[in-house]
Amino acid sequence: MKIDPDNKADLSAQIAKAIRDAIVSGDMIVDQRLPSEAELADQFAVSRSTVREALKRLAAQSLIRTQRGAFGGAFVNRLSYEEAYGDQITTATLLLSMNGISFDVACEARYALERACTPLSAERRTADILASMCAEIHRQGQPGLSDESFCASDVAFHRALVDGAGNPVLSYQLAGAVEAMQPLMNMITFTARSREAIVGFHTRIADALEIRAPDAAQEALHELEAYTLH
Amino acid sequence: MKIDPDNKADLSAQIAKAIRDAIVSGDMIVDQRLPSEAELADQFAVSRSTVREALKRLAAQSLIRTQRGAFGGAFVNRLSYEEAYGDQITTATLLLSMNGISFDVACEARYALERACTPLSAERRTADILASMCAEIHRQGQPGLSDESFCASDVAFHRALVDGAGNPVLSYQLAGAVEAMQPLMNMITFTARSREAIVGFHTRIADALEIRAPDAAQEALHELEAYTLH
DNA sequence: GCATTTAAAATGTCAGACAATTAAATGTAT
DNA sequence: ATACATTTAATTGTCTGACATTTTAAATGC
Repeated sequence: MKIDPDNKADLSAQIAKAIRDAIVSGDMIVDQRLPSEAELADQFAVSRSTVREALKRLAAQSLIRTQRGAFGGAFVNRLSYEEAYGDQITTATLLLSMNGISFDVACEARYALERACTPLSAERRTADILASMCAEIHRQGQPGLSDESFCASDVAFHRALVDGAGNPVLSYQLAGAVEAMQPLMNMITFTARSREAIVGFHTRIADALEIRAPDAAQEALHELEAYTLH
Repeated sequence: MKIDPDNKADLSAQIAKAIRDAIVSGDMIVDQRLPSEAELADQFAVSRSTVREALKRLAAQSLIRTQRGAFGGAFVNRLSYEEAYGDQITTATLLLSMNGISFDVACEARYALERACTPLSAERRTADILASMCAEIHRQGQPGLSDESFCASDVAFHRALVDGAGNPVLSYQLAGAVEAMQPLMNMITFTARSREAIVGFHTRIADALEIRAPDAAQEALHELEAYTLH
């Protein structure tokens, strides 16, 4: 791993890139220990501070973890779905809010992605998933529930629908779309739309999943989308 | 913005979190200048090195950018789709490779997501998109094309299909799924499957999009999936 | 043989210095 | 007065050295 002396970018960014490339390319494998900060400083011929800044960049992307003490150090991190979810949601949230994405565009994307999951979910949903969905529907029907709580429950319902497909890659991809949209949904949907109507659609979706009827689920989801968008 | 003195986590991580929260919540807006490193060090009562490590974490997530010189400093960055794509692809690639995701699971997710885009794409595809797809189909038919190039062209074809939906949120979400799968696809699909057959499916999809026939496009995509998976 | 202590290695934090960069302020000549 | 050059101040980038804290392995003592 070397850095380009002509490159005008920050040394810490260059060093981070060199190590990141080694990880992504597979040159460094999961749980492998990186050289100590002092050794890296020697190898790259920079100070320890610069190496540390590079390592913090990698830690921010969950590419490495660090452990203090003797026989500690920085290790290549196994990127888990749980860690990746968080970043995914943060990024998607900021993309939506910073780029002035309209409610319609965001909503269309979200329902398109959910439609992709529904047939799989109808086929594979476990009893657990179904129970989660019913619990959320029940919560949504309770009087006195705050708008925020209703919306959180809505998100939980849709995440259960997605998780029902039993495909972790899909769940990961959808996490960003569904969660990031919560603020937008908060603002618009639950002031102008009837909770009763929404709960009705949710019930139809859950019922369809219970009897493993993909077409009925798809149709109910489609009507919910139409209701939400108009 | 304050940090918890009882928290045992790294100070730089706590400070990064405090600033990140301020950005995500909207307390700090795009292009707003953060206090200088020296001022932040004062505010949080830590050294400048610690502040710098925190800022590098944020820079690694593209949440801030820094500018040297007088009137420089750190500024809240407008997260663009282009920047977010890169991270999304890196993360998705590592998730697949580090968690032993099988070809079947990855492929299922990818085609499910693409199916979500196809009807929209059939409705809205521009002439440009159609031209891109045809260009890729033509390239894929050329004899002597390397496996890598064929696969790259395959990715380009599918990205055009997704971009045809004209929804940037969908394009962003799909970027990770489609690009990250390229290595897996490389390994399996193009050694065991016939290019001719794949080009045939691509042609059917493009033809369906040309006449804006969502059902025909969907069916061709579905058959391509079945062919790829078996 | 077991518990305790010690030593060593590594990251975390701090303080201070200097280099490099950049834009504004100032000065100077036409 | 304008155009151009110079200076200045603010800020990030980098380096050095020190000390604190944490953790494990090894040494020591009983």
